[in-house]
Amino acid sequence: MLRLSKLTDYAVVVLVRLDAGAEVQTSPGIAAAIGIPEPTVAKVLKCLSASGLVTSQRGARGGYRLARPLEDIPVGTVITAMDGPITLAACVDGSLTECESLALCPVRGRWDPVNDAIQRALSAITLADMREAAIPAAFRVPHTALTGRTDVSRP
Amino acid sequence: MLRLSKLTDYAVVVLVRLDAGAEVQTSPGIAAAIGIPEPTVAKVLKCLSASGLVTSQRGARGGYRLARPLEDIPVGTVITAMDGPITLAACVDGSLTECESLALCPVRGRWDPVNDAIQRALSAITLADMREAAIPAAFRVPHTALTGRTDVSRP
DNA sequence: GTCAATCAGGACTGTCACGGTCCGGTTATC
DNA sequence: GATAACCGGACCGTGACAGTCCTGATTGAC
Repeated sequence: MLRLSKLTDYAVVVLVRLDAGAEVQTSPGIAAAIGIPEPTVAKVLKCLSASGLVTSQRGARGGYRLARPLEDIPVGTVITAMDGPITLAACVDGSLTECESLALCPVRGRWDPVNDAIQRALSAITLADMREAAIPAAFRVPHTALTGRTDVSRP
Repeated sequence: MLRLSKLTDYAVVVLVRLDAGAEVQTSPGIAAAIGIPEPTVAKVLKCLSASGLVTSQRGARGGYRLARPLEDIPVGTVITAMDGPITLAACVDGSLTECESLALCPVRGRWDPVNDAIQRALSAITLADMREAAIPAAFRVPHTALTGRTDVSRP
């Protein structure tokens, strides 16, 4: 799968939304705007706040705002903020769990170049890239007739 | 996490072992050599066989052998064989599950460049790279004194 | 021809992380 | 003081995964 968590997916959507809307936005407001349950959005925002990607303002009239422009937020940073450090295999540096077959494992530590390559790839793409390339939903064409699925796809 | 499954990790170890040992190797033999339970190794081998990465020989004196040299096996191929297609988010091309908030999601499909970047990174590294860089366990130095962990790390 | 070794393809189960929800508390504004 | 919003947990159901086991099919040796 190599699938990242849903929360990370939400985080990107939330961050893009924070960039698009008003200066300070509340978690209920964001939730309504992007169609994700409010508690979940709150969880994402708390996580992003802890990582310093957004700043929070407590109390009435409070809310969240971007700590820095989307141009300065690589995708890898968001993934790290939500899912923890990016480590493909269990037996890489920084991993908590130990490889059980230390003496036998012939590729121990050899995931490092793979990890590095992925890290580089994820650092090269910022949220601004994802936002700018995003196509407004209204402009997308469902081609259910072609695929038989209730899908919305890109050209 | 962005962590790949243990089975994928095992698959790399198994493939490297297939390259190192005799022409045809049985799953119990491989299991003993790399220190992984035999049923698990068998599961991995069956999966690799289904993907055409290894060829199987049934019956007595049977076993498995590499279908092609490690130089021709990118890491991405192994991951795809074990974990299925590499798709970071749920709402990318080829994904089975549909994004729930079609009309609202502002970054729908925008994971594609990220996926492409990762795909490229994983295609550029072959198992031969991982094998050749592998350091024999005996030559690695535990630096428990430094980290306080019973770890074995790389220079 | 018989037997043993081996792969093939399931079904099954326990564990664990994740997604999602809820609650009490704190802080700031009106 | 009332209200609105964030904060920091705890909680739980679901689902995927790792690992095991079983029954067949196939092949080679004796």
